[in-house]
Amino acid sequence: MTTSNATPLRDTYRHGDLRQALLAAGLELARAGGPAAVVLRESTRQVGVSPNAAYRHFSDRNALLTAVSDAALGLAADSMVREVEAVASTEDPAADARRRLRAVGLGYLRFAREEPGLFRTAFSVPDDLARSGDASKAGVAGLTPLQVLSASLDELESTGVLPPERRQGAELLAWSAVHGLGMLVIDGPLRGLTEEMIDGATQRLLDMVERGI
Amino acid sequence: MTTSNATPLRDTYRHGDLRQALLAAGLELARAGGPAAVVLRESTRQVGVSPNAAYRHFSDRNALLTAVSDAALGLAADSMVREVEAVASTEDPAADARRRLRAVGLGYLRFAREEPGLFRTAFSVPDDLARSGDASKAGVAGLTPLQVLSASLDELESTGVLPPERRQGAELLAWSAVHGLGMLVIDGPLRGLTEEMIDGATQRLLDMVERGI
DNA sequence: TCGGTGATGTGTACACTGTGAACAAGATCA
DNA sequence: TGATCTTGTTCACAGTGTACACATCACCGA
Repeated sequence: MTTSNATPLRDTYRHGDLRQALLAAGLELARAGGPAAVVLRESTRQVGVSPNAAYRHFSDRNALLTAVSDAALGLAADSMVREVEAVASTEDPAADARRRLRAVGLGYLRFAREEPGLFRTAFSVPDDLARSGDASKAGVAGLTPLQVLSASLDELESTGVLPPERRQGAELLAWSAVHGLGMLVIDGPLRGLTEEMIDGATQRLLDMVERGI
Repeated sequence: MTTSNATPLRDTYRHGDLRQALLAAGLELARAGGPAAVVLRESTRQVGVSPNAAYRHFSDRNALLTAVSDAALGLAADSMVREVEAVASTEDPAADARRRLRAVGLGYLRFAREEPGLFRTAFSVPDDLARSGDASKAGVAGLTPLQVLSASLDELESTGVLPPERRQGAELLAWSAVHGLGMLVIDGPLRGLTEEMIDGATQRLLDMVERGI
């Protein structure tokens, strides 16, 4: 039984769970400095292991970055789920569904604003639809951001708010709007806006989505 | 009179217009590989100059990247302007204004799809509203992307399509939606969609903006 | 119990990057 | 013409990703 030592100095030759430790270190680097900051050697340094040890668990720096990016997506999903769960159900399922869709967007944008480094990292690795449901990108609830959004849109359809002919591809519209705002706010031209302005913009954007979806 | 030599081998000690040459080289690198590909040493190599010569014109690699990013924004503006100018005026100014706003979005998205490397580079450098009108970010028409969009929204308002109380901050909504789609399409989860699907998504997105702005 | 073996971490090495400091070449101007 | 300022070069160094050979050790079958 290896006494798990938090300090960089290990007493055992084997680390125990190096992969996980490197991922955690990479995640912290990403949190602080975005994708460019997740540097392989620094991760190993923080874990207290030689640089090349990383190659036993990640083929590449890029593989590490991808793992960090996936983890960040999971955290984004968590933020969305938290916001959705904060919406109390009433006896008006249609209004609830609307509120929950807004909550999905709010959770996404909250994550972008509270964790810009992770947000940028989450979208720094090329992805595609086929892999967007991959479990490695899921949060604690087991859902990826896309799945959280899709579930919300399903509810919107089943409560009759969203006509079936508009359901298909609706993710795309909602996601684009919210993602764009997130990007523009954290390092695009919309940076430096006050909290109030961003909040206002967020509400207007969600109005637009609700009306235009 | 220096015979301008296109080959890396110069015969004069001075280059003539090194800053511009480095910028052009950087732009090509960005075109091919995005922001990460604009590496200082490679730019100097292509120009046929020693690595440190770059420091006479750019304080930093980041300064070079910023210049490249600004140039890319200018090209984006050009793409938008081209699309707008392709819209012929009719005797229905309101309908024209609508079509031109769509054209602005189309030009933006066309640029994202045709020049993904430049598009990513354009938004890889933190910016803010105060600097979004900077002339260094303007295209040949002298307008920055934000200014092209604003002009289009002004027209929409003056033709009565957009109620004045909705004019303020409308840039933000339109830009967010279109920017988000661009990002998601070139390396987000929406990558790998067919041309038709992207075209369809683009139209639906522009519908949403038009309705929800 | 013990030696073999495969997995995991280490050491050495190399190419490449950004960048500082001293130096060189040549334009410019008194 | 000679001093000076600008622009490019050379040398140097730290930091990065990564290949390759080696060391250590957990585990497993004899």
